[in-house]
Amino acid sequence: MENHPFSPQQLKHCHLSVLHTLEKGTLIYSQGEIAKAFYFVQHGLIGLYHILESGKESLLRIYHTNDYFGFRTLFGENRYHCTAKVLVEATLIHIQPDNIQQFVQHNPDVGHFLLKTLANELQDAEHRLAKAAYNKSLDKVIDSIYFLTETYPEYCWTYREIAEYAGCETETAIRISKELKRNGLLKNTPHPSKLQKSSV
Amino acid sequence: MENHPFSPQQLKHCHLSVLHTLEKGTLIYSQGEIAKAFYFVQHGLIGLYHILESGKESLLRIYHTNDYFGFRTLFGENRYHCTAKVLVEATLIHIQPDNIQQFVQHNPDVGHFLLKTLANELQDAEHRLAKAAYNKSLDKVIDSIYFLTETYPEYCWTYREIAEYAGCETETAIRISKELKRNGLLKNTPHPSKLQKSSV
DNA sequence: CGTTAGTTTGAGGCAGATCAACTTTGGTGG
DNA sequence: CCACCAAAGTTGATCTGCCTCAAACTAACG
Repeated sequence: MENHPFSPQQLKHCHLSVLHTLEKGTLIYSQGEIAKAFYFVQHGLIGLYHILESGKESLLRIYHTNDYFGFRTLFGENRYHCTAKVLVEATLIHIQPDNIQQFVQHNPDVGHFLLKTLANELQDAEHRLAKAAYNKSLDKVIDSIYFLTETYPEYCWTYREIAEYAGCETETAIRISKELKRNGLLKNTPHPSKLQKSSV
Repeated sequence: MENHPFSPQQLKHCHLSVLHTLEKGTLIYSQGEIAKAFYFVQHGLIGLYHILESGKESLLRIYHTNDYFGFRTLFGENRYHCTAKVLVEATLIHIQPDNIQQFVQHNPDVGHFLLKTLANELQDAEHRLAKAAYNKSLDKVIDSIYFLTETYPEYCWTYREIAEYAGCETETAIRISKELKRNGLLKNTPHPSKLQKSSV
């Protein structure tokens, strides 16, 4: 998130490799796989999904240029609890630490940065958890559209993705958006997937 | 969580103070306060709540003997996003690092342990988030009762707390529990707050 | 013994899931 | 360039889980 104080090239005690121009839909890793490495986004857009036994997918996090992701697993359980998927053609750097303890000690800035990122992600997740329990879909869809289109305006979010991020069904996201447009709270656009927020 | 590899007394570059026998209901810190310190539980039980604008409270995390809590804030945003409340009379150690960077560098074991804890908490939160979106209250209440009574059997969880953890209304938690008892999936106990899981 | 907090049960209503059908868009291959 | 297909969008009609409100009961406590 934000300006990163370093690039992967500066990292010590790890092996780097580049994954060039991965096309939309490519799976970087899958939920349940044993974690051996984490990633840096040179360009493109990555979505992290969590899939329930029922098959329902939640869109939990999104990463773009200059973000690191997939490192949570290195410090906790050694299996990814999310599936990482390419949303926009991306080039990633695959970072495989020789030894995690050592890696963190020899890259203190990175360690601190990842820790900070983790802390903020936890705050976000728990805030969304509280909202999921007690807020209506209206609130959640508004929040989601706002967040997704403001933070990642380079991408045309589908209603399916908005719903998966908000935690409701696609039809619900569509109906609510339609209602918002009627009230002028959402710009009415000819192409449905090219949503633009106006206010809030 | 689990066996902690060290006690607060071993910590360097910080100031320790003991909070003796805090009684049930005491607020350790409140959501929105600026974070200056974190805590270690010598004994007792602490609940972390997140409160929405609407006033609805979610029970997000619970800590007991030998757990550290309240440290997320030191690494991310500098305000607590939860309110910490005493559930069972507790004695805590208040740990105030002189300087966080320095603190982590001079207590690498602790740093790594907190990192690991944070990583696991994020996994848990995101799994709950996915469930919150797509599972029925039945599943969520069963999960919650199981988790709460198995992990913290020393405490008689109220239906209100079970509901706040599950993310539903108290009435719903009660009705579901009643149904579970009828089906023999939950031990039928005279005193409602002394729930005991039998199977699953 | 009144007050407060949690429990319990009932009735009513609605948000949103579910199911189904049809349209639109975009991409691929012949 | 057109035919075809997959994926997303759209809309309508149910159906139901559970929230909401209300009221009464029990237990603990100063």
